[in-house]
Amino acid sequence: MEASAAADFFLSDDVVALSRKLLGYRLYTRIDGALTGGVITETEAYRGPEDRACHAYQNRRTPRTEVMFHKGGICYVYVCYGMHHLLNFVTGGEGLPHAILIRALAPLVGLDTMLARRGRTPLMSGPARVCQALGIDKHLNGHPIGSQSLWLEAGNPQGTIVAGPRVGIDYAGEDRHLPWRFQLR
DNA sequence: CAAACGATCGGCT
DNA sequence: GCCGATCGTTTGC
Repeated sequence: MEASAAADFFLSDDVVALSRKLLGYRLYTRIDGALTGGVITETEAYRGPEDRACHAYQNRRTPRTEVMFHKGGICYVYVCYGMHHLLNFVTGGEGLPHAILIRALAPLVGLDTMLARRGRTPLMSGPARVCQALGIDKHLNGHPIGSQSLWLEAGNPQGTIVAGPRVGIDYAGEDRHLPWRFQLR
């Protein structure tokens, strides 16, 4: 997916629908010359101002959340628990801080590279594992989706889509029950 | 400046 | 199922 196409796709203000639609897409990176990629099999939607689980809840704007307020079609990468990188796709128009967390991929290419980066534990099931396998870190924060380093290809999801509550957001009050986690099974 | 807190993972019981 | 690792980010004094 080219940058312009990615921009159109991610410009919708319905981040929940987009999270579901993203399942089955293929995500690739070429980092340090190594091609890696897989099919997106799990996502979560974070719906900006009104979502207590979202970093940009109530339009909270900090150096970290700044890129979430940019126009959709770029990456939001941040560090979690001091040691893990997590990848999101920013969606929505300028000023609307929505994002989609990429939680899991099914491996496609670059198995050797991903194994070398990850060791032999599960390759890409878990948002930090996805980033480690694909070589993603903060240097891709704010980076366009659709570049030499990171791009998408459209694909149709195979299997059934299961929706459920999001992971690790018990602090979000009632919003923790929202079924905004989508998995391909 | 100090302190608390994670959109997690891996190891162990 | 539980627990510790580990540090960037945020907030409060």
